[in-house]
Amino acid sequence: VSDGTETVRLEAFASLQDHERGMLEAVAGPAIRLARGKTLRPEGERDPQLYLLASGWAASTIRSPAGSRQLLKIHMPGDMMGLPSLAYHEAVDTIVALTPIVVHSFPSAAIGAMFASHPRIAALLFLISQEERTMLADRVAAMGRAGAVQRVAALILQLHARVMRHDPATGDSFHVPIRQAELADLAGITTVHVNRVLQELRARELVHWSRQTITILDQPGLRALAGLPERTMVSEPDWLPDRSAA
Amino acid sequence: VSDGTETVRLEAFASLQDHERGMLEAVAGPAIRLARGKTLRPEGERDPQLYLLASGWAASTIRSPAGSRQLLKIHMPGDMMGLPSLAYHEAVDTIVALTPIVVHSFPSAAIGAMFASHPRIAALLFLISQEERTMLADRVAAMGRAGAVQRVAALILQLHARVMRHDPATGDSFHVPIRQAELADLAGITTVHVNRVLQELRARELVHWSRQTITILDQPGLRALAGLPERTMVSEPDWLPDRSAA
DNA sequence: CGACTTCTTGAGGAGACTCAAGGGTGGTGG
DNA sequence: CCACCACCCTTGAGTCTCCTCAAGAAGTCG
Repeated sequence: VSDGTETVRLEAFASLQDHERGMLEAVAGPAIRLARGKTLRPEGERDPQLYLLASGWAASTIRSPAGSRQLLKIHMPGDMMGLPSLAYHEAVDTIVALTPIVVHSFPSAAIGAMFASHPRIAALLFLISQEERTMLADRVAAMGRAGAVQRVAALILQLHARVMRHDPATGDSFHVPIRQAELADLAGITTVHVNRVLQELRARELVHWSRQTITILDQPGLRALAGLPERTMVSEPDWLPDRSAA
Repeated sequence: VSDGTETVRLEAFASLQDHERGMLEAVAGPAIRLARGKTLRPEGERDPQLYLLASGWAASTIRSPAGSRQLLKIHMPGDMMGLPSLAYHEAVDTIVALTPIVVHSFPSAAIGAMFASHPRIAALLFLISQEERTMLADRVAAMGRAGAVQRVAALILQLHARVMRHDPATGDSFHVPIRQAELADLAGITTVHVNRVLQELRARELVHWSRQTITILDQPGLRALAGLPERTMVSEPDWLPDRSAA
């Protein structure tokens, strides 16, 4: 993978060995560049591929029964994109660029080979998938019962946490290349209503969202409002296959 | 695992070899029996375990920010339960019995060992996780934009599909041990409203839900209403690690 | 045959939606 | 350097879905 400084997201759970990282780089395809707003691959495409986001932000979206789009996940550099579609013949989600992006594709066959030859990476990929499922579960819970203000509060906190994962020095004010229309599709409300919700969060002195810059004014208050569960991720589970395994 | 006739859900993707099945049976714990309504393990429990549901129906639930419960998934015999919690120190979801159930626990360490020694099973587990993530994604999309009637219609079709997976001979009328309160927590609406929605579906001659028996009256009409995407699952991907791998 | 759970019905209210128009902001080209 | 245009954000008014609260009917189990 071209950019040596990039952090592959697998390291969220356990850092990679040199030979493991080398294996990932060996199977990665050439860099693909995409302008903001462009679709990397549409929902329904046959024989979907896997992608690693090298730089920029992207999003996975899915079409809702009503026809509008639902944003499932924001992808940041180092994220693997397209894992869920591995279980299907057609791509499950559409991947669009939120900023100009650079991605590398992976052949599905490489994943199979990886399960045989690099069980530790496979297990880490597996754990990441469990984490993503959990984040979706939280979204389902929030969308089922929580009001729009709570949902948006939760999304802002989750964005903050994810941005901090990439840059631990992030303070209470940070940039996100997300427009209100996208926040709306993320929260499952209309753009118009998102706007009113943001104004309410501002009036309650919890968050200030302006020009793609989020400023968290009262983190405890925001947490209390969002009501997100506190969980601690396993970092390097002792049951992972041995690091030295070839 | 005690009951020889049970179908392990992994076979949804590719049938298991004898030695693979033997490995699963070897690490399974003793049978645990639970009465209807009892909690197998609560959300937040430390060092969560993995479980295989041998018989009966169960559900994974999560507490929503508003305090009410959200039903994430209905588990049927052969399902692995608790996979998402592997990525955390605390259990992510509560598992409750919808009927009297029998479960077997699995130590987490066995999963790690399995990635090293049985890559094919590991890859199948991985695929199942992707499928579950996709189902949650569909739920998010439905909850974000679809009305209550559509959501319930979609849930009924999904239940039908899953019951058919266990018993392909299932017709348009089938039994589900689910009360309206549970359907409400599944759809993210109130019990009162579920009742009215079911009446509407009945009035429109689409479905009849009575006494835990669902009768689909007009499947095409129901599908049109629900607007679920049509997807085909990979059955035995050619990129899976070799079946003969030890 | 009771006691409990589950389902059903009604009336009133709140949150979010739709439709529609106006105001900013940044980018591009003259 | 300014003018224009496209995109994004903001505001208002009216409507509808779904919720809340509350009570009563039916079903289920010992």
